[in-house]
Amino acid sequence: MSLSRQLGSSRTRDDGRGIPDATVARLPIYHRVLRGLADDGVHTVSSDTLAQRCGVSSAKLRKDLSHLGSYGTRGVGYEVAFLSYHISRELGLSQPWGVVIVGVGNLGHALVSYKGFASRGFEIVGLLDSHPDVIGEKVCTGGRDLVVQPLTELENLVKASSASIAVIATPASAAQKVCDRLVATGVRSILNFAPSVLTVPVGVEVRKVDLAVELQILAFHEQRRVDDLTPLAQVMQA
Amino acid sequence: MSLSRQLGSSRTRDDGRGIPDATVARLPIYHRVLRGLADDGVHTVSSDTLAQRCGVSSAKLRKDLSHLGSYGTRGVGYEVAFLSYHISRELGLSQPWGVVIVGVGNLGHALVSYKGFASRGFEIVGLLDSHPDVIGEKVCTGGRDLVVQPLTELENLVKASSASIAVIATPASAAQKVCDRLVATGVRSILNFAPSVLTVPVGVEVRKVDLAVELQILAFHEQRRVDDLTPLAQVMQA
DNA sequence: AAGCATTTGTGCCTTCACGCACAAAGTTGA
DNA sequence: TCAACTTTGTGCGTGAAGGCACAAATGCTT
Repeated sequence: MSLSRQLGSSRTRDDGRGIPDATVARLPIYHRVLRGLADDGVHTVSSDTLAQRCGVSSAKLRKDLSHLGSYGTRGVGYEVAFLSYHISRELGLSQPWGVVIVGVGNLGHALVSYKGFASRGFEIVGLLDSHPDVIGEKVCTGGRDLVVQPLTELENLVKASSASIAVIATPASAAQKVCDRLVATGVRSILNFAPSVLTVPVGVEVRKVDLAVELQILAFHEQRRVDDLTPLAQVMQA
Repeated sequence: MSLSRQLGSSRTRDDGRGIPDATVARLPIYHRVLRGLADDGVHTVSSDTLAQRCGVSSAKLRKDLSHLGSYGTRGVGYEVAFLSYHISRELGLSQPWGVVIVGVGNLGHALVSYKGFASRGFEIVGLLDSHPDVIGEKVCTGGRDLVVQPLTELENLVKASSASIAVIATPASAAQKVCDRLVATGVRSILNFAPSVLTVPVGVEVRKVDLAVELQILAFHEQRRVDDLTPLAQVMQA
């Protein structure tokens, strides 16, 4: 995860790299809130106010931002537009990214119609599925319309569109096979919605979103609460 | 996050509590893989094999499992059915949990049709939406059919169904208001799909799933790769 | 019965993440 | 010009998380 740390050229800060993963995971939140503030006409914001709106502590926010550089003014705060620009730049949002979605079932359809993609520089450039009923379907994706291609076109589509990010929204049984083909075609960033553990070579990054896992974590804490409120074990032990 | 750690009664291990959050987040994965092994007729599995299938190191797996108790046999491994049962018990999967989904748009529909819920003890007991076109729609959810109720029925539905977990799949603009009403009605476990930061009182747990955030994290690493491969800065500096 | 092979459970160490608290820096007002 | 106030940036201590490596425990073989 933390390779390639040499290169002694002095960049903005931190050599432009070495940003902790935990910080990177929060930057999109900061960016979204900042855009909201900009839309409301806010020009300047303090770390305290911004942190509150982002649901983090102000110290954490300041330390996160300090990894990007010194973009604040002491005694004043941060200029919203300025900071927003630098975060989007650091996140790579200043350039467009092509996204291919594999699996256009219920979830795939929901992803296509999600409006948060285009506004952040992500463009869906291809849809793939193996089911005959879905292949050929025309899907409206904000920008232009797209036609669902057969799964056999995976390699051609990825290369032709030079997509760099792939979303897997297939059943679990097909996920690993699709993943292998994506990796073989050169995709190195994958977002996996299928409930299955994907194995990939080093250098390929997989992030997973698992609905059942999230619910089970909630259930664990919920049960813990119930157990704490009814300590019957102690009573029955006596 | 780590409150209520007193109570000195000796339980299975660790007082039955005090399981690290990082471990809890991995337990559902172990559980799912174990179920797959059981379906394949496997009786016994070593930490090494199981860890590989779960995508973690064997040391981490063993330490995770040691928080639940000593359920393995040295020299042999873990009995699949036995371990699977104890994990599901710890996660609270041995009892059914009622789930209410607020917002039955594209994403909400996808969630309803997701099959991973029922098989893990989660039962969708209510659907709510504010849009007239969706209210009254009959949706098939594996078990029985459900009719989308108007959002005004939120409090009645939650109380009548005694749902303990709520899923927010509304637009961001409605999320906080819905969240407040859920909390006021007694819901303390919320899974939020809306791209907005929810504010809740202590004692309520919110987990969030944010598609745009995940893509932006991928984009960050993708950009980092590109920058590393084309160190033009150094060349142009000379 | 005894030794060998295998695998778990865990102690120790390193790294990462977080929060506190404060010095440095900048603004405002007199 | 100077002092009081505000806010950033960060050094430091604490705790969580992960990995290594090994002793303890079990099954198997001779």
